[in-house]
Amino acid sequence: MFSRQLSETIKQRRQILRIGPDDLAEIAGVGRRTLFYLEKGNANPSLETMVKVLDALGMELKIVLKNEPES
Amino acid sequence: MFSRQLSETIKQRRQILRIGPDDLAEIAGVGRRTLFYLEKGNANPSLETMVKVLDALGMELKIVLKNEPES
DNA sequence: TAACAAAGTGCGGTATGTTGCATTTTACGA
DNA sequence: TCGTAAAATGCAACATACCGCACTTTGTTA
Repeated sequence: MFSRQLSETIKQRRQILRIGPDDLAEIAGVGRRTLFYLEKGNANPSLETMVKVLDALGMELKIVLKNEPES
Repeated sequence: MFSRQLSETIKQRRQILRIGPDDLAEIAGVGRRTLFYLEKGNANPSLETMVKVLDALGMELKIVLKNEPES
């Protein structure tokens, strides 16, 4: 489940940057409720919401072929 | 805009695999209407829809740090 | 223990993503 | 040109993501 990976990544990255959930929500321009929903896992956010939050964390999405080590 | 990149990637990959839009929609398990909406660009799909379509094309999403060459 | 701040949740309203169906447009061979 | 199939779009209904607000829970300090 990608939403699980998304959840973990956001939480970890946010903690590394020492940003509280409320602050991240404000920086990203999404509601507090939405961010908690995201970090909870098993969420189904819109692309726009994902991009906003990841961007605020200095991250982004990439589309890759499966089975590509890529690093 | 990531939705533009998503749109282009889906269209190109679908044509490489010689799959019609209707067939791809059925394979991915999303509505025909939704797939057209996706390929049109400027769409804001849910994560679930994105994953379904990309998976049907043998592709997947990755979260990466910005400014990371990554290849 | 008390008091305060931060973190997390429930709820209801609003906005919009998803869908099937019908219709229109495009593409292509007879 | 005509006829057929595929591709694309408009529409209305339904499902659900998003949001603010209020409330509860957790953590920390005095």
